[in-house]
Parts: sequence; C-alpha cells; structure tokens
Amino acid sequence: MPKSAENAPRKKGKKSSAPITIHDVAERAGVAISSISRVLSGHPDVSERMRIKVQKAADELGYEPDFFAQSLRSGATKTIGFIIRDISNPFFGVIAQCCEQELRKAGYSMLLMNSDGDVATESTNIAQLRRRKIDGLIASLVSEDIPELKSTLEKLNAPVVLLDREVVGLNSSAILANHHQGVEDATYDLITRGHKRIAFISGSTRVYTTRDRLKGFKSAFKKAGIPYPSDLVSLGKFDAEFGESETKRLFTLKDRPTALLSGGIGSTAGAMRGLKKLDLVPGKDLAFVAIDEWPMFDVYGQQFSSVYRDAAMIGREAAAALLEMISGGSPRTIKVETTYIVRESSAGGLKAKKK
Amino acid sequence: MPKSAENAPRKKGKKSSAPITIHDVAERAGVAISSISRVLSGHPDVSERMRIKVQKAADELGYEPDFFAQSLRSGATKTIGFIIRDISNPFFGVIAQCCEQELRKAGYSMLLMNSDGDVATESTNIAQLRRRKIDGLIASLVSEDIPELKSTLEKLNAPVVLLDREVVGLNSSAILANHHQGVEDATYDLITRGHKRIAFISGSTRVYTTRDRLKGFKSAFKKAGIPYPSDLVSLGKFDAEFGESETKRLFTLKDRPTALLSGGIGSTAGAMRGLKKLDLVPGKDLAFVAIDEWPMFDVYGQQFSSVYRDAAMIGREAAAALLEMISGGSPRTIKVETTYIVRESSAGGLKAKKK
DNA sequence: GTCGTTTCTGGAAACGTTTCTATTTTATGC
DNA sequence: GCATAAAATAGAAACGTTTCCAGAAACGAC
Repeated sequence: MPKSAENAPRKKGKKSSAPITIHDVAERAGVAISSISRVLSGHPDVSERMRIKVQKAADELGYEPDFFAQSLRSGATKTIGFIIRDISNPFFGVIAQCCEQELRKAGYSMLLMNSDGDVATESTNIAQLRRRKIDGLIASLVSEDIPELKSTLEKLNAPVVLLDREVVGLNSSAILANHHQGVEDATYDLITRGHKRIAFISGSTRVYTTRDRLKGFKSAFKKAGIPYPSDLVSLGKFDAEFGESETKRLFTLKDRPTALLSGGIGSTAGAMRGLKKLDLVPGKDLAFVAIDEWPMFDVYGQQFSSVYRDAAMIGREAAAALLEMISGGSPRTIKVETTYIVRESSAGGLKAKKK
Repeated sequence: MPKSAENAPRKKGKKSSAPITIHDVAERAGVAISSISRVLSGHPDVSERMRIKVQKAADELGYEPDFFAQSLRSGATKTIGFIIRDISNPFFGVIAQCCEQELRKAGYSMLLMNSDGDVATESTNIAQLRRRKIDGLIASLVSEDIPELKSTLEKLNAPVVLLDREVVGLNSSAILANHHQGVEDATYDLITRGHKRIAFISGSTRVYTTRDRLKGFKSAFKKAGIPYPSDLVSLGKFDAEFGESETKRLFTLKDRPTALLSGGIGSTAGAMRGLKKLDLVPGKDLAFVAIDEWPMFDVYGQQFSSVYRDAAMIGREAAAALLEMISGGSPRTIKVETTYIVRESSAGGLKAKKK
C-alpha cells in the first residue's frame, strides 16, 4: 500500500533529530527549492507573494541553511584565517579580539591558528587554511623571506592582510606601525638625559618591525651627532628567552650600557627577568624603555616608560582592510603611529657612570 | 575516436587556476573516484597495487581534497568552536593558545569567538557555530542560568567542554578549578596575620568560579572562628570597571577593610586602579592578594601575592577532554588545583588599624 | 487577439566529496 | 575445475545548497 515510501528515502519518523533542509521548506511552502534559495538570499526577481509565503514557511520550521552546502556551492566560506605567533601574548590578544569583533559584525568567523613562532608550523597552517577555502587571511608572520612564502600565500587565492610585515612582490594589504618615530623619540630622550651607551634588544632584522625600530634607534644617534653603539644592539628573536640572555650578556659587559630599550612584550619580559637576576633596578641602576605595552599596562607597569602603539586600532584596521579587499577593493598599506610615553623608568643609570 | 570528450564537460584548457579534484586524480590513475576516496581515507578494502597507483597520481597532481565537500558528505567538520568572554584577557589567551595547539595536533581547527561578556552575543555565537556544524565546543560562558542555554547547547549536537562552569542537567565535560582551596589558604593567611576586615571582590554568583571562591573565603573565617565580613563582599562582574568602583567604595567606608582579595584578572586590574586613585599602596596600606595570574606575572607583578591556577594545563585538559568525547568517550569533570603564592603584598594594612 | 517584453517560477545541473550497492576479480577448499 | 566465499573495484546515489536555463504568467502595444 504505502508505495510512496519507496520513493521517499527521507525518513519521516524522526521529528526533531533530522535537521530541516531547504526541501522541507519548499514542501511546506508548496514551491520549488530554487525559489526558497532566491528569497532567502535576497535575489531581486521574487514576487512579494512568494517572499511572504517562503519566509513564513522558513520561520515556522526554524530553517537554517546548511553552511557547508552553501559554501560548497557558492565558494564563499565567510571564514577568515588568523595566524599569529602566540595568542597568549596579550598584545596579539587585543588585536585578535578587536579584529574578531569587526569580522563578526560583517558576518565572518575567525579561524585562529598559532604558529608558535615556527616557520614550518606557519606553513602547515597556511596549507590547512587553503584547504578550508578561507575568504581572507590576517597574519603576523614569523619571517618575511621564507623561500616559498610568497607563492604559498598567493596559492591561497584570497586577500591577505599582513600585520607589521612586508613581503616583497606580494599583492597584499599591510598594517605597519610607524616604529621608528617612537623609538627615535625614546632614544633621543635618553641621549638628551646624558646616555651614550644605550642597549637595544629586538627580533630579527628579517621582519619589518625590527628594521623600522632599528632605523629609529640609529637616527636618534645621528640627530644627536654621536656615534651609535653597534656593540649594544642585539637582534635575534622576540621571545623572552632571548631577551633575558641578551640582557644578562649586555649588562655584564665591561663597559656596560646605562640604558635599555627592549623590543616587544616577550623581549621586555625577558629583559626584566634578566635585570632582576643582575639586581639592577630600572629607573635607578639603568634607564629603561619598553617597546609595546599590553592591556592594563597603566596598572601593572606603572613605572615603565614605553613606546606605545594601539593594538585595538591595529585589529580594527586589519579587519577593515580585509573586508574592503573581499568586496573588491585594492590592497593598501596603513600606517599606525607610535608614541613615546615617559614614565619613571626613563630616569636612572647615570650615577653609575664615572665622570 | 575520443568520444569520451563528450562526457567530459570539465574544461581542460585551464592549467593551474582550476583546482584539482578527485575526478582528475581518478582519470590520471585510470580508476574510479570511489577508489581514490578509499585509498586516501585509509579504507581497508584496497589492494596494494591500487594504493600505490592512486597515491602516485595524487602526489603528482598535488591533490588536496576539498574541505567543504568532505564535510558536507561525511558530516565531520574537524572544527572546534571556542567561545570566550575576551581573548585579550591574557589568562584566556594562554588557555586558547595551549588548547589550539592540542587540537591542531589532532587535526582540528579552532573557530574563535568572543562573547564580550554579553549573553546575547554568546547565544548568537552558539547559533552560528551550530550552523557551521562544529565537531565540538569549548566555552567559558557568561552565566550558567540563562533560560535557553541548556537547550541551545544541546541543539549543537556536539560534545561540549565548559571552562569553570556548571550547567545543571547538561551532559558535558567541565574543567573546574579548585578555587576554594587557594582562596581559603590566602584568606586564612591574612586572618592569621591579624586581619579581620578583609574585602572580597569577584564576579556574579551565577557562575561556579565565584561560588567556589566565596566558599573558600567563608570557610577560612569559619576555620578561624571569627565572623565573616559580609559587608565587604562584593560580587557582580569580572571586569575592571566593577573592580575599580567597588574598590573605591569599599576602601572609603567608615570602617574600611585592611585587606583585599580580587577575583580574576580584570577585577585585579580594576582594584589596582582604584587603590592607586585612593593613594593606597598594596603591601603597605593594605594587604592584597590577586586571584589569577597571567603570563609573566613573575616579572610584571613581582610584589603581588596570588591565588594561582595553571592556565596552560586548563587549555590542554579542555582539548583532551573534548577529543575524548569526540571519539566516543563520556563526559567527565576535571579538577584543577589552585595555590596560594605569598609575595610582598600579603603584608601591610595593619598599622593603619587602631589597636 | 496576437505578438513581443518583462517578471517570475520550476526543474535540473552543478559543487566535490563519501558511502552504499552491485559487480567483477581473486582466493579457497574440495 | 567448480562452487563458494572473500576481496577489490566501479558506478551511482546521496549530502544541501546555488545558479543556470527554459518556460509560464503578466503586461503593454499594436
């Protein structure tokens, strides 16, 4: 008798467990599935009567289009990849937070991946994101000159926004901080206070961040007309281990520095550990300026001078630039200012000098 | 002769631009597409000869299965939702970082969403994740007793791991910190030092975190046999604004507290701002214990006593518990210890008391 | 009333997989 | 060498959408 069952592989017994598809809505509204799709995606060629009928059926059933079916067919995934070295770094945390907020407003979701500062992991992550057909990528890359990097990013076939990085020849947007301005101001202030032996610790010169900071460091000395202490410049990694060991090394030199600039949050943390172990107090035994702050720095790091940049703005700008590219805009480079903020730790260090 | 071309609408002209599909591999290997799928997904019923042939063709073409097609068909998305109040909070940052690392190792990607501490945003996020058919969810919820919360989570149809939350009746795993132990130890230490008027600021009692901390706070007074200062307990929100305003209120009371415990990173930041504005110095004008640390606290917060819990471990355990459930394991509750760490700020506050 | 336009709608073909079923091949036991 | 079972393969039907195409209805103009 129920021969129709033969043609209906869709099980009807289950009630709430089987998800509602576009077919169910079509059946309920008594129209074709293509019409459902048209109404729900706001296609112009739809009569008012149809629109109401479909909307009603969809609402009554609580229909939610399947994300994967949509993506498979349309190609758009509404997903943005976000690759960062380490999300536990609170500076990146703020960027991620603000960025995600903006993307979410625009209907996009964020796929978060840590590269752990490792080139191989980074490249695996990018490959993974390609397979996931992301609509765009925001990334703070480990390095700029990795052989396959450019082509790997191009193969993504999606717009890219780089955070504080310059990959030559890559047609991407970038949010670049104007590091040299803040660092120059800070360095020049220290020189004005009488320092000559100023140490500078930061990451590798293979990334824009370090190069631009170094530029500011050097130009301050130039401006002051005194030689720049190349033996006190230590560039390698952004992490705390490097910061600590280099601080220890530099501050046990025979002709030890009287001031220190540390580049980045990790670096600063390491530097402070190192100083503590050497029993040197910032603001007293040496002048100290941290490059980059993190949320609540005003509270936790009250005494520390800094070169500040606005992480929240970086996150927002990155999202904005990416969304713009997704909707057809062309890549652009956005500069973000940095500011030297003077606090107690800018003082100190000079009494130790023999006059 | 090449009649087969008739059946091949697939354009052959394009070279690198058209992505390689399973059909291309099948054609190259001269086998059916189902065989490709079987080989690549490690199906047992495959001959060695076939395996080699397919692998070779796939490698040569650089074939990468389309993620969405796989998910659509198989139902598994290899994607984990991660909902957190605020990723810029470094405590959450560490959890997210470690968690993502573990998930990535197991082949899963993390979809990050901030709820901004807002119930409506949180529920929108969960809905979004449902549409994306995530394989699992790790969440630090805003509150536990939102009317539709339980059913919303159940509708996800995926295993859930809650961070420091208890949703009654929900069949989920949970990573719960043993807050009361650390808080009791800290409070008792303060009492032992002579404090009676100890203030306690934390979030709402609608979440486990606060309830368990309060339990420890109360039990310390009970243990000491002195009455518990209910007028100094302020429970509301975890954010800095609340922490600051409540600190100001409590420390301008007529019979003002001599010690303060602040619950959570945001709260601690607010408390410290408040104290600064009142010109009260922790460790001198009052005894102070921060609940929760963040990365590099040993450096930046050297002087602050704390109730510590291991964020990295929480992240790892959350990932492990979720993966376990995904592969069929049953939900479980994991307890994470907290430790009272005594530093300079535990002293102070008592000289101000009239004897 | 007929003929073009336009507007709307239904049907069906994608999208790129996995998985079910049926069929062919190979192995096994006598 | 034959029947039977087991292993391996091919073919086709999903999965749930969007989008192309063709045809139907509606609308004027003649």
